[in-house]
Amino acid sequence: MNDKKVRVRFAPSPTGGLHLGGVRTVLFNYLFAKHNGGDFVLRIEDTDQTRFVPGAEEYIFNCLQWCGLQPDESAVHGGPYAPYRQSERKPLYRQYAELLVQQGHAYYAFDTPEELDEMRVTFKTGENPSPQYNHLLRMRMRNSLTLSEHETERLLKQDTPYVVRIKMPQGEEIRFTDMIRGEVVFNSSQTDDKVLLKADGMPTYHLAVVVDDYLMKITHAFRGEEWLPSAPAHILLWKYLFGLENMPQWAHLPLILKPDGNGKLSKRDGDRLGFPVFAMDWTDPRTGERTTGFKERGFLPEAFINMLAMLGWNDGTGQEVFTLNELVEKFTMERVHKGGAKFDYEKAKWFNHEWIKKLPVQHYAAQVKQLFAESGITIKDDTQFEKVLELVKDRCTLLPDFVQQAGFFFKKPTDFDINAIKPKWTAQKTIFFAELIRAYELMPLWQHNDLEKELKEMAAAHQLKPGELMLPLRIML
RNA sequence: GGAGCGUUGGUCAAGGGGUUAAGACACCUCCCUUUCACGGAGGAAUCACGGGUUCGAUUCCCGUACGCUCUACCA
Repeated sequence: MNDKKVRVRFAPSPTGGLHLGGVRTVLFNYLFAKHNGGDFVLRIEDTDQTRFVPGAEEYIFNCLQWCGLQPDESAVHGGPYAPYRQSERKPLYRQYAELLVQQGHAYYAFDTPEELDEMRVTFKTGENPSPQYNHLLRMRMRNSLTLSEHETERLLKQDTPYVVRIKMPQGEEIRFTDMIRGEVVFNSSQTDDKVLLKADGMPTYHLAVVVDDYLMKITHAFRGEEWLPSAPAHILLWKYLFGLENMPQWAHLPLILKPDGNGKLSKRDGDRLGFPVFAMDWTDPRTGERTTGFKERGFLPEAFINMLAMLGWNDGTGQEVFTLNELVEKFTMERVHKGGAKFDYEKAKWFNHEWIKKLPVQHYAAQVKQLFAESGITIKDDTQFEKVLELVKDRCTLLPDFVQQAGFFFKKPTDFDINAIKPKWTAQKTIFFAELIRAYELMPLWQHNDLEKELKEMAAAHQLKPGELMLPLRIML
């Protein structure tokens, strides 16, 4: 089992923007796989047709690409276990559901949505506000356990809508070892008879995840902590269908929490507090509502990934700035925290600042140039442009900051009211400024001969101090 | 309500039976700077609570509190 090639997967539903937490789940999957020389699979879990959002799948690919977390196998890359879209795998699942029924581990349920609602209200008490379809109630519902064999046959033949539910055993201890949390124990009576196969013939997540993890030879399954309560059902499915010895090793990742208060970070928190939550811009095709992402906000992917990695993991040395390769090299599940971490936007920006300083400006010059263009400043000389970016990068936290910090250099004299600023200059400042533009050959940007002449004269009249070249720049900006 | 999971400064966190309990972000003070930033030097601030075990618990055990997640024909 240990000699098997490591294979992990990220399995999002294409329902909208890709959330911070989702990207971190991808990251940890990716880091673990690459650290162990394994494969990272992207599987699309589009089994809920009612929630399907066109464009969301492509959007997810784009996000992963921007982050530099390329899957080895996916619906677009292809791979030996295709298809990677669950809707295209639909015919695969039914046989497993039927097998479970034959084994007596599952049953057909004919209850209509209305009947289920009714059950939930009639059995609702103060003690039990949310009654479950479980060992206590299943014998009072309409299913192949309560109906005669003949009646069940008849219903099936008449194409009566039905679902297949798992028959959770009573009082059985279900335990497994979570790579992050250690041994976790559940009593099987606590878990409800989850629907495995829906009335439309699509599997639910619970069936699809174990079938596909098996078929795709997944060795390690990492997902958010919110899945922990349904793990017992998945373990049982593994036991009934494919054998526990083939089951992947689980790790339930801690949640990313909202900065204020408690609870899972949501898109809503970002809107409310003024920071992005999605990796990239997402436009809801239904409402047309646009939500800005980290990318468009001016984050570098290196910083975004770095920041996410430090939310729930560290290497124990105090190092905080890591390249993707360093993360791959150092990442281990053992050092992932159990507790959730509150998202801190200020710290996220700090990471970006570090990466802007660390990376050569060539890495992001094109993107900054685009930002300049958007604010009406056209860059003609790229070499000079990069020189200027180099001068001001220490002052920039987000990419758009460059426009504010360096836009000055590229404004035409007509846009730039030199007379409004001049009175504030001392002779000393002017000198330094003159020296600065000479040193960096920035004067041509201005195309302003009078100014140049004036500055040169003033500079000549005083002694220059080349060591303090940055002074006038700081004054001007 | 039930089940599961969690709990080191405001936040991210290292550590782990005996330490001055790292470091980072944020905050405050000072320096630098005729603005704003950047940078530099300092500062304040923490082991949820109660019992054990122990010579000694932040660290190990048990409770309690609090928080979170789940409790859909959503994932």
